Amino acid sequence: MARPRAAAKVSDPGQDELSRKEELIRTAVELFSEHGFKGTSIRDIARHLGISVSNMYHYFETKEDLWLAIQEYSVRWLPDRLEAVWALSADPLERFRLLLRAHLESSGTYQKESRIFMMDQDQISKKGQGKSKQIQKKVLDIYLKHLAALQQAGYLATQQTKILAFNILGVVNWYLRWYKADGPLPAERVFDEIINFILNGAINKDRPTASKPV
Amino acid sequence: MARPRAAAKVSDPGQDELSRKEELIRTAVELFSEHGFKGTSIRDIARHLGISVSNMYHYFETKEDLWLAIQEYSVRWLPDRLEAVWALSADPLERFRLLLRAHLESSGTYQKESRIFMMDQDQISKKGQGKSKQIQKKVLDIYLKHLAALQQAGYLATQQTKILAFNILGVVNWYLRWYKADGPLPAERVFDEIINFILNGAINKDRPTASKPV
DNA sequence: ATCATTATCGAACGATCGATCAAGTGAGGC
DNA sequence: GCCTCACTTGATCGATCGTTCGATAATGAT
Repeated sequence: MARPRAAAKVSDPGQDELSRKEELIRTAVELFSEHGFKGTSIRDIARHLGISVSNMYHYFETKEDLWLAIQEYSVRWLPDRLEAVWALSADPLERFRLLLRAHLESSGTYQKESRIFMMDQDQISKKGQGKSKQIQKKVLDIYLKHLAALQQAGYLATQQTKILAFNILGVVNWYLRWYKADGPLPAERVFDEIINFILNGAINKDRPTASKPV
Repeated sequence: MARPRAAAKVSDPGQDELSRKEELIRTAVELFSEHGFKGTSIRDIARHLGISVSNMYHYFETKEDLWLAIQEYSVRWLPDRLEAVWALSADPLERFRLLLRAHLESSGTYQKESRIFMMDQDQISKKGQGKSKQIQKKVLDIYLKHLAALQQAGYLATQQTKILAFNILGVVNWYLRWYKADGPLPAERVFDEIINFILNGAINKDRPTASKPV
């Protein structure tokens, strides 16, 4: 029995035009982000959608392909998006501020997806695992590039740019865990708080070789 | 066949006095921290130790009991240890510095164990899951208490102490992920870097209601 | 109306999971 | 020597895992 048009959800007779493939991905994101890859069976996914397990295999060859499809439309583009920030400004500090905001906004848009790919354990087979690590490595390199520019301009409070990068990424990535969209503060205010914390932590208060005052 | 005395590892005929129970815990920590709870089967653990699966059930009633035993000797004491810092100093800033160092040292001592219990997904049954969340909640409350004291003394750069607490915990917890003991810097130097970053990020540069100058 | 194509299902496969059981083994006390 | 008890094993259980298969129902083009 192929369904007439699309979803035809019980509670939404309107223009809910989600394809099965999209429904599968959406449900998988929900369950993967909550119980992990190994903790979510394809039977769980199928049950939540009210379809059969074999139906899923009509859209994805394996369970891992479903995982990779999620990665494909979400976090895969993060490095490119962050890389593009570099050209937006010539001032290292302002440029870095844009990087942080772009990172927070991108991660926030795909919060659950990002959380999935930050589960560090190699629950996935070699292919998916390598891809995740590769993306994280690219993001780290982008941060190191920005920090090197900041250091050269005398902005940084420390010489250990690698540790600094890890600290910053810790703040940015941790935000994916605790942030709830229904909180009291709008996302923009939260972003400002996080960015100010990071900049205060990284930037030298009294820049010795200052090239641009506040 | 009960083994003669203790481990009697092939490569270590010395005083290697690890009990089976300790061996099981040690191996479980290694595998859990690498592949997660669901990603590690009791057969994996038994195979790594060269024993039978049923042998493990002589020391632990269930797989989850093994997980809880790890929690019992490692992260379970973290809240108490951090709570004890409060009495060590009356100065909010110095006290907070001690808190950060105690947290980093405690987590670092049980790095792999701490990583296990930070895997946020509820891979575990209700009991273990609740315990982990409960510990994390306690730690958060301790930080909020310190931050409230800092705020009252005019030290803080922001009013949003909850977001600030999340940011700080992000840095501290993230360190468990990237730190390798065989790095170029000694642990103490790494701690200093992290603590300075956090303090710079949290503390107001020009305290308005200052009660204690640098 | 016909027919190829797409979408969907129930049943089943072999593998692995956590857990159980009855049976053995050896060390130490008597 | 014997008995007890802690330790260890291989075989096995039922459940669940990811995956496959053959059949069937609906769709769209002609």
